[in-house]
Amino acid sequence: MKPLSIGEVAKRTGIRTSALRYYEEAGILPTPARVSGQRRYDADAIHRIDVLRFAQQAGFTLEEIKTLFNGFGRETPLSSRWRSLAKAKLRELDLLAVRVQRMRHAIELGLKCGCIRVEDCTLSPAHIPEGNGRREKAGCARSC
Amino acid sequence: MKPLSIGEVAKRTGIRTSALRYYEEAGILPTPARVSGQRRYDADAIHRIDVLRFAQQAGFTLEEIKTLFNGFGRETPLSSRWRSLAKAKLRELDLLAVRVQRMRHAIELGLKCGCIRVEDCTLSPAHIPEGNGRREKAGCARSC
DNA sequence: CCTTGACTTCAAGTTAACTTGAATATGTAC
DNA sequence: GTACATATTCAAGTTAACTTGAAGTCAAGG
Repeated sequence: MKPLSIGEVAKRTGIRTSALRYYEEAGILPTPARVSGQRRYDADAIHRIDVLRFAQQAGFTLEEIKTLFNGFGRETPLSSRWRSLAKAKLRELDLLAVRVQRMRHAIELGLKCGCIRVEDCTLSPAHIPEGNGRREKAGCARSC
Repeated sequence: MKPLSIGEVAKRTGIRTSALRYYEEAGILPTPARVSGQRRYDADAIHRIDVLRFAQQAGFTLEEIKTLFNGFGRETPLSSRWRSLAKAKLRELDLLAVRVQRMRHAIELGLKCGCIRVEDCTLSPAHIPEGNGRREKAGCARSC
């Protein structure tokens, strides 16, 4: 397979050229070969982009994917980097799932409120036990 | 109950003073009474803040909450504004739940990959059928 | 009178993951 | 050779929901 231009890669992977350049700039993808200044992507590069996309759709942040690709020192095999990140991500996903159920419950509770004015509303945060207050990043996956 | 200062409301509701001012600025909360320039919140105002917090924890965006409080024209009772938003939000939550399960599945698939280098990895986006490409805001709740 | 603490406004910064725009260069078709 | 598509870099903009910082006001305590 011939090396592809950035536009062809974009068509094939569904990732915009601006995003591809951004990943490169951010150190997530290696800088591809150049032909008179223009990027040329070979099969390996494209495969790496596919894996990136897979990981991203599975809920990993770009920072995590960068770690997956480059981190942990050069000797660690990919599969064990995967395991390390994936286990943490699974825990996060489980927390998110619980949260979603709580939210569902809260909304169904809200649907039962027949109030006319805000002042008459019987809802209050006491009814939805989310534990602590604001600003918890935990339990929250990407692309949200 | 005496009117409370913004700091006291913050303590009581767990919402920072900066956030309270922000909500007011954004037109989500009404401007409270003032005593020599300083905000004083009465019981109604505090109740409204509680409802705001409830809705927010249930996954509504501030924009939706603003609509809930002010939108729909003055005549529509709160309960029917609720229903309208809540039903849409429930659908969103269900989509999110499905997505979370797909993500779980993808990650478990990733855990099975025994690859050493990225190039050997057998994963690709084909294995995780997320439907279309990027940038779908749907199925995604707040505070993520 | 002076300090301390809580309050005020307003502008600008934060985070993630990109996108958009401007100015310029290169490749392809006719 | 002349368009026109596509490429390049770089800086700045986008979104949501706030936070942070600067500079100033105000009341109470010692």
